[in-house]
Amino acid sequence: MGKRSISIKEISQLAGVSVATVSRVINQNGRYSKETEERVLQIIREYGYQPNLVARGLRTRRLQVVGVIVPDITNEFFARVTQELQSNLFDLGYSTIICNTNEEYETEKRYLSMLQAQKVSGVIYIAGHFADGQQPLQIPTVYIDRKPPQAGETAEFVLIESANEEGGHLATRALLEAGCRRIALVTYRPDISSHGGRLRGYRRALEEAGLPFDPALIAQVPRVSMAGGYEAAAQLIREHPDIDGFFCTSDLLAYGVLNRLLGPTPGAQRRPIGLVGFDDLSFSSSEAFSVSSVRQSVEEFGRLGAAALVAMIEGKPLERKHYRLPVELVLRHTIR
Amino acid sequence: MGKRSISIKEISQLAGVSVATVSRVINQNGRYSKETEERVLQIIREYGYQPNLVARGLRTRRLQVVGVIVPDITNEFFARVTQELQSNLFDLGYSTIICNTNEEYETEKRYLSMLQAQKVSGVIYIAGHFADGQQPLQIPTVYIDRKPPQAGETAEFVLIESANEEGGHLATRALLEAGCRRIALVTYRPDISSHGGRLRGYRRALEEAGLPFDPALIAQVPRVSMAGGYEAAAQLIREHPDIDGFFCTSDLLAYGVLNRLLGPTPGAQRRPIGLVGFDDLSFSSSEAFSVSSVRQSVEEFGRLGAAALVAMIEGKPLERKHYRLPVELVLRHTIR
DNA sequence: ATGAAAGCGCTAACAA
DNA sequence: TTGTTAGCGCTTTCAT
Repeated sequence: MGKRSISIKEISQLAGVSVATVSRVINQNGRYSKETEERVLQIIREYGYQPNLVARGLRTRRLQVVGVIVPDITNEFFARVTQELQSNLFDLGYSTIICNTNEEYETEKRYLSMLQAQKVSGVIYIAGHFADGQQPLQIPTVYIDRKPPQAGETAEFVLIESANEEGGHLATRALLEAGCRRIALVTYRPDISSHGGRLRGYRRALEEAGLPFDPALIAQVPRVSMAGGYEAAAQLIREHPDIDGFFCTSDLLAYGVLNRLLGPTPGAQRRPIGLVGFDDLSFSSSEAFSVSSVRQSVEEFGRLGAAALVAMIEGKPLERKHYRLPVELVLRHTIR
Repeated sequence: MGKRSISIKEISQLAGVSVATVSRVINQNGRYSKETEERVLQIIREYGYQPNLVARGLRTRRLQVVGVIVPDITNEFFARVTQELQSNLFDLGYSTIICNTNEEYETEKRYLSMLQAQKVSGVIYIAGHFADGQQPLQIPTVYIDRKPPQAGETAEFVLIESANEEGGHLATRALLEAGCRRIALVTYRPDISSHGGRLRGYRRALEEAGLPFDPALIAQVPRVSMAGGYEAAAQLIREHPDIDGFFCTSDLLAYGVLNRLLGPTPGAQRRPIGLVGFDDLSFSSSEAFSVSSVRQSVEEFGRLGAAALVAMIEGKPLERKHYRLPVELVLRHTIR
């Protein structure tokens, strides 16, 4: 026990060949005979040899590790994307350092610098913030969900996002078809591409229905959370009692709005109100919430993101540099 | 741009000292004059030097990286523990490779072997599975939430868990005090220490109340999820219509049970039923769910876990090897 | 098909 | 206080 694992040098001695040859068979570089290959492989199995990834990383100047920057791992949507990415990357031979920024730009910067020192091979941004003046990374990068403003200056990158505008359009149309006429929008930051896209879809649906776009009905929460949705709904209802529908650019916000709707209604009588969210989190299909929602393809985010990053790292040609994945409206208890 | 970052050697040339001196300054090893220190530091700042962690790791045989094994990052409880750990570890100078095992033992083994090859300095198990025959790790290890059966054979380890039995006791007593007499238990695997402890607390509370412990009222779900809780509740109610309370060893299960209770009740009339969960996830305080729950101290898990692991890694004395953290019952809408 | 040797960037003896 | 030097384990020319 306890003995640190065997090295390539010891294997070479055991097999009576040079370290170079051992390295070649490990990396399947050809240039060795069938017999030596078997002899070496046999010893590797016997001693349970594991290549030292750190040494390899020092030599090749890149670790088989990638960083994933995520704003809030306790948000089920991000957790699911992260999980898919990590599992796909692992299957492709890479391990993943997950960095939870808590939506704080300072933290993001610190993690980025750590990842650089760690010589990771690439990074994936899930819904990054990209504050101004950010130094574009010099390593392969995949952006998921949010488009970076400065993208284009960066060396090489891929963007994967959902058809957000279409999603916002679908959601708003569902509310309109359910009879809503004064539809509020609860969102995070419309300057962020994903939320902005959903806002555009909302606006387009209203226009197509011949309804006015009223900026007073847009609430912007400081943070994507149930509490944020709750507060936004409370204020909107107070100031605009004629509101008869809510489109939320995240299910978490929709849950908060619903909690407000389910809460006490002092004074005026409760009228039916429509509600549609985004992301189709697992609670949306629960009896307790049962909210209609626009589903994004988390599995595709993970699969494509991992594949694209590894392709860039390994210098293989990219199929595409920009993916816009279809979304799907899941109808549940829209009016409540 | 694009130029790979400067090395210790180039700094030494710029500063007119040897690489050893630069290394000493970087690692604050003393043994250098105030002037050289300033000169070196100045150049480091000027060129934005970052030490190559891979090279350092090769030399010191340990990377400043730790692995965290977690069964399901989309479970909010685990996500929160993971987040706390990662943030504390980062502040202590370590980065974190999060490994999501999906509760699969095979996956856990593959990750473990990767972490070993990666030369991580330590690992933290959040709710690990520890199948039989598992090779005890030869690096510092912290177990959180679940006690490994073979612990003790391992080199050095720390266990951090909640006062699970007390939690189960508190929860069950709350149901008893609310008037429940036929209380079912919905749990995951009682052979896992955390769930087993909660079961013991449940049993003890029943005995203290002079009520029989009926194994037929124990449902074991194959996976911690809302769906699992839903199914368990459906079956329990079908087979034991006299059940008037549920204690669930996880809030996710409690949400599932509640969804069943909120669903259609064919035939018999709905009677009031008690419900208490565990973990106090964020949805428990929502209007839609409002479930009473036993809160564990996620922040303490993160703080103590990170501190203990780093202490072991750096060879510092440990305060304790076993923490049993207090829990707190949060009363909400217990009867529904 | 195989080997010798250089070197990735850093730390830590050992010397001075 | 400072420098010289020998590796850490691996990959990769360049010979043979």
